[in-house]
Amino acid sequence: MGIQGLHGLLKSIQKPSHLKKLSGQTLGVDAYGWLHRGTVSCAIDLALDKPTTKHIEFALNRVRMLIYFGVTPYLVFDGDNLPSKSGTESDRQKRRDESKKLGLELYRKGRMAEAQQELQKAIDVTPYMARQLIEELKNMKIQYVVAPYEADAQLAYLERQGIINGIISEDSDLLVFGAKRLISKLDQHGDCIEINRSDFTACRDISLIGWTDADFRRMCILSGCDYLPSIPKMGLKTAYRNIRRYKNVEKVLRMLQFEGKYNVPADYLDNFKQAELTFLYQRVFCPKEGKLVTLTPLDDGVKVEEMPFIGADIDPEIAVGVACGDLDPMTKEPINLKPSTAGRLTTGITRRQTLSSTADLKPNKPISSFFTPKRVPLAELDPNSLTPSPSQQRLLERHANNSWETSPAPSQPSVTRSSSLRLSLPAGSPMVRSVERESFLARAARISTFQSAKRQRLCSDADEESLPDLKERRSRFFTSTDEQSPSGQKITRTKKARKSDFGVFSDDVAEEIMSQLPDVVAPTDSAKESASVAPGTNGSGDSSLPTTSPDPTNPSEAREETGQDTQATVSTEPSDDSNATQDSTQQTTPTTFVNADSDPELFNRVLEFHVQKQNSALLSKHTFKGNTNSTSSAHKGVSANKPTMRQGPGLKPSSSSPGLSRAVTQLKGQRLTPLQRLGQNALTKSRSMDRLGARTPVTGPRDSGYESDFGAGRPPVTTRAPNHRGSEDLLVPNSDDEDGDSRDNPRPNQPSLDLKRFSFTPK
DNA sequence: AATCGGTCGAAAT
DNA sequence: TCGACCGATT
Repeated sequence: MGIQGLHGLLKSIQKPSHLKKLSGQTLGVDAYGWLHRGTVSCAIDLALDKPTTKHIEFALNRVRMLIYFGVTPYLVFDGDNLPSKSGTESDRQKRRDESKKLGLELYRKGRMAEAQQELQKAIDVTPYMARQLIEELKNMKIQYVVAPYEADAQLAYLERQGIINGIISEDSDLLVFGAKRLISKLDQHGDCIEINRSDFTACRDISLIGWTDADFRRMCILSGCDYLPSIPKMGLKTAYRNIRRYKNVEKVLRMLQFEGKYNVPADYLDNFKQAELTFLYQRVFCPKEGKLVTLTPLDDGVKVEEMPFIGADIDPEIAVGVACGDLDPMTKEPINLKPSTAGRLTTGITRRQTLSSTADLKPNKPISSFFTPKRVPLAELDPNSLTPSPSQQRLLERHANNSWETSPAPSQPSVTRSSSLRLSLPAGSPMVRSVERESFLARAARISTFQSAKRQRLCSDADEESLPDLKERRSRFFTSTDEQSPSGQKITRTKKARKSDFGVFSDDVAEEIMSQLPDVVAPTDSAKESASVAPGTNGSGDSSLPTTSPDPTNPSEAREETGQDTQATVSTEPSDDSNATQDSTQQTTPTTFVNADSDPELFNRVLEFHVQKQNSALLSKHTFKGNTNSTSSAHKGVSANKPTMRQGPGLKPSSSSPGLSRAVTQLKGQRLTPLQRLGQNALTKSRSMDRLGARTPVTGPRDSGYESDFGAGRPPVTTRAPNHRGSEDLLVPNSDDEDGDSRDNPRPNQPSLDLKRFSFTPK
C-alpha cells in the first residue's frame, strides 16, 4: 500500500540506477516483497498445497544478484500485525479466501490462465515461507532479521543505525518512516530507481524546501496511509498545500472544517496522532541490544504505555527467537520446517508421491546441488534445500569472507551443512540454539562498513582541503557512492547538526499570519484534548509555548511533531547546544518569537549568534571522531560527529549579513549531489528572502529530533570553486524548481548566487 | 486542477 | 498486488 501517489509526486527525484553502482554497500530488503513476487510463478501450486520452492528460489536469485553486483543483502521479514491493523488483516484474509475458491474452480474447469490469475490474489506470504528462505540465508551467511512487527519500520531503523546503507522496497511508506535512501523497481537485471531523501528539496512537483521530516510525514498521513484513511477528497496535493500553509494538523483540520468542503470525522485528529506516533515509535528489533526498541528513541513526555498501537513489547528471549526466525512472529511458537519434523526423508518422498508427478518439478530444482560437493546426501532429498550454484557458491564464500570478518561470535556450524541437517540435528538443543542466536545477533547487528574506495581516494579530508573543486566533479551518476558514512549515526548527527540551518519557511506569509490568528485569538479547544494521547501540538506549539518555536507556524521539528509536549522537550534538554543557544540569546526575551518585521535587528542578531554558535559547535565537535555508538546520544545530538566543516574560501561578499553568509557557506559546504545542490541553492534563496521580508523562524537549532532535514548528511565540502571546466558534474539540472519556487517565493535580489551553474539542463 | 473509480497488463517461468 | 491510464466528478 503505502502512500498513494507518492512515487508519482517524487518522480522528478527518482534516479535511475543500477545495483552495480551500489557495490560495496549493504542494502536492506523487504523480503516479503520478494517472496510475494516469487509466488506469482507458483500461485497454483501453493494454492493446491503442492510443495514448491519457486518463490523461495526467486528470492534467492535476487539475493544472488545483489551479491553478484557486490551488494551485501540484508533481508528483513515482516512479523506480527500491529494491533491497529488487525481489522484490515481479516478483511484481506476474507478476500483471499474468496479468490482461492474462485481460482480453484477455474482450475477445475481447466482454465489455467485465469486460475493462475485468480489464485495469485489468494496467496499469502506465510511465516513458514519466510522460515524456508531464512534457512537458505543461514547457509549462505546472509544477514537477515524478522521484524517484530512491520518490516518497513525495521528497515528504517536499520538504516538509521548504519547497519544498512539503503533500502530495497516498493513501499513508499518507507519514506514516511524516515528512510534516507529507497531503492525501488529493482528488476532481474539489477536496474532500479533510487530515491534519496536528501534530494527532496529538488522535487519539482512540489517544493519541499524547508520542510522537515515531520512536515513530510504529516502530509503523507493526511493524504491517507495504511494507518489512517484519508478525508475524502484529500489527496497528496491537497495535503501538501495544507501542510504547507498551516504546518500543523490541528490548524489544517480547523480550516478544512471551516471551509466546509471536507468532512472531517470527529475522531480524525486522534487517529491522526496515533498514526503519526506509529510512524515514529513503532517497535522494532534492535540487533545490537537483542531486544525490542522503539524506532525513534522516546522523547521525554512520550510514554509507551499510552501507545499500545506501536506494538506490544516482547520479552527479549522471545524477541530474539522471533528475530532469527526460530519462532513464529505471531504465535511465538517454534516454526517447524516440515522436513525436519518427522524425518524429512520420509516427508519429502511422501510429498513427492502425493503430487501430480509431472507437474511437480521440485525435485529437479536444486540441480545445482548436484554440483555441490559439500552437500550432504540427505539434503538432496529435501525439496526445501536450495543451494547456490558452484560459481555462486564461490562468490558467496568470497563475499562472506569479506563481510563477516569482524563477527565476534565463533559462529555457526560449518557452511557445509544443509538446512535440513541443521534443523534436524541441533534444532532441539537449547545450547546449540543459543549459540546460533548469538551469532545471529552478531551478524544482524553488524554495522555496514561501507566506504567507497573511489571516493576515499578522491575525497579524503586532505583532498578536500587541497582540492576543493574535486567535489564538484562528482558525477550525478556516482552520487550513490558518497553516501558513505560508515555509521548511520554519523549521518544522523550530521543532519541534525545542520538542521538548525533550516527552518520551515512558509512562503505564503499572509496565509500564515492568517492561520495563526485563531490560536492567538482563541487558545482553543485543542488544548484540552491534547492531554490525552499527546499533548496538543497545537496548544503547545502555538500559543502557550514559552520558549521554543519562536514561530508558531513553524512547530515542525522532528521532536515536537507528534504533538508531544513541546514544553517538556525544551525544559528537559537545557544542556543541548541548541537550546543553550536559545537560552543564552534572546530567549531571555519574554516574547515567543522574533520576527524580522517587527525587530529586524534583533532578528539578525539572533540569527547571527545562532549560526556562529553552531559553527563553532560543529568545529569543536568535529575534533573527535569515533564514538559512533549510542542511539541516545545521536538522538540527543549531544555529540555530533560532524565531519569537518570548513569555511570555504568563497564567502559570498554580497551576502548581506555575515551570519547569513556563513549559513550560505555552510549550506554549500556539503558534498552534494546535483539535485541537492539545486535544492539548497533554492533554499538559500528562500532563506534570504525570509530574512528580507517574511517572518522568519528564528527557531534555534531544533534540539534534537531523531533526525530530519532533507538536505543533509553529506560530508562537508568547501564552497564551490569557480573554475570548473566541462565535467558532466558541473551540469546541474536547471530545474523548473527555480521558477516553481518563485511562484511561491517572490525572489529578492540575490546577486551572490552564481546562477551560471544552472545554465544547462541535462536530459 | 485534483480526486476517485474503473480497467488493464505486468509481475514469474 | 501495483502501476498506468482513462473518464467522470467536484
